[in-house]
Amino acid sequence: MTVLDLNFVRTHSETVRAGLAAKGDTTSLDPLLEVDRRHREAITRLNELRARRNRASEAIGAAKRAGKDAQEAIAAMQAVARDIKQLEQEESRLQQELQDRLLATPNLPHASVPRGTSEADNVVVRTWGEPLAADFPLKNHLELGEDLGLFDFRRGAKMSGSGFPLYTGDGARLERALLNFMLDFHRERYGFTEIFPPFVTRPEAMETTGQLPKFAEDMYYIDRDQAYLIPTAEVPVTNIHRDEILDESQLPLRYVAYSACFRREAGSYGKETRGFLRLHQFNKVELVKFVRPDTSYEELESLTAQAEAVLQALGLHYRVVSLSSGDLSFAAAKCYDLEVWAPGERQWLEVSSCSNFEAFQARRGRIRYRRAADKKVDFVHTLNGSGVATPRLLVALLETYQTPEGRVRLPEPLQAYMGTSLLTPCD
RNA sequence: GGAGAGAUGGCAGAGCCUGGUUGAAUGCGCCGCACUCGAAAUGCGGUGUCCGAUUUUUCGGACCGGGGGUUCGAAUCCCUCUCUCUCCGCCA
Repeated sequence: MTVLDLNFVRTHSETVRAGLAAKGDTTSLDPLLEVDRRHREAITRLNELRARRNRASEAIGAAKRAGKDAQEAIAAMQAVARDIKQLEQEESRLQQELQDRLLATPNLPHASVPRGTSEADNVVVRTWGEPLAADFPLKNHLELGEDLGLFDFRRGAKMSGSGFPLYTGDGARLERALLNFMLDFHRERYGFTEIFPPFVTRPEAMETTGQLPKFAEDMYYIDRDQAYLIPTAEVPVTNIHRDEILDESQLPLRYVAYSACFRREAGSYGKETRGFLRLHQFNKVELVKFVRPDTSYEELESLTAQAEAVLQALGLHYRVVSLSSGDLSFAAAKCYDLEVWAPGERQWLEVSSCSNFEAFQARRGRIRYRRAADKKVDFVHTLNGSGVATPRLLVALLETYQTPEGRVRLPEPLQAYMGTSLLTPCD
């Protein structure tokens, strides 16, 4: 029901105010508190009336069973029933307004998140590997893809519009190899349970993870079925346990899922629109965890390390960035971005975001667990991170492993999946 | 796409026709206690979630798939949505 814990918001309103401010939100709190106050007032009055009605109805029932006439009592209660109906309408209106405001309120940043207002305040926490030092002119992924016949943006756009990539030949195989490699990697090495989710979900599922109500315009929507194309596997996988009470012994649950991801990327034209850097459809392997609240920050560190391990296994130079409070996404309490170095593009490319949502998503989706110690029910914490997204990974891979002859040498883990160690022009 | 049946607590399963201590029988499961060297079996007791008020305690309210309606009163009657199952059709 609630997004932030309403009780917490009431009793620690100044803490919440400061947290929202750190995320750049200074206007949500006061109206929220006011609606909450009025809503509680209405509930109290309503409960009093209902209690009266319940007692009277019980008496009427008893009288009727005893064969007595109850007309007088019934007539008296008609007025009360009218009042209740009216008050119920007011209560549900306030409840709706409260709900709307809560759903539109972002999560609060964790204490360890660097304070700031934008991307510029993000902090690089570590860097792995070295940038490629080549003694020959480096090509970018578009030139390499063209030479090796890996993809065909022109024909992809012909049938589907720009931003819908068409992979061809070794490009198609390499894409599939990367996905298979990453799925196997997380399953075998870290014991993630593999999931193959639906790529279409209902609005409620989008509400759980926080895409709705605020980001409807970023998604593809099928009007006829009132369904959304998923922007990430996070949505269906997190919703696996929506409206469930898990047992503590089941936690942590760790899932790895492949999905295609669909994003409108409205308003981002003119920026990073070349090639694979920003797409309407791309492939991603996603990691999702459901954990005990007291372990979620350890799990965030391990989640990040697990995503990094993919890049390490592929021998790619990357860095880990801790997002500042101002750059944090709507639902996240803390987030690390993984950025891989693309030597041909000469820039860092974001291939993963590893986030702890704490109880934010769990509240929205009522994902709970029963504690072993006291048998009480509490919200789980959810986390997810890309493990990782392929288009930019492919860019970094091609550009990093290019040879002076314009071919691409494959890192060891991919060779078994591709059945070769070298990509060469097809003709 | 067409026709029909159904959705009840952790699970199974009554109640719905004939609205009135039914938050809900019964069984299983689970927890505690007794018995036992221990276990099983047996006996006794307990065992939902959410919200509000008060807060060491307690009181009140809501919830029988979701939403709405009828009524003094709905798990029970009416409408609607979603989902599940069966049959027919279609189909990778």
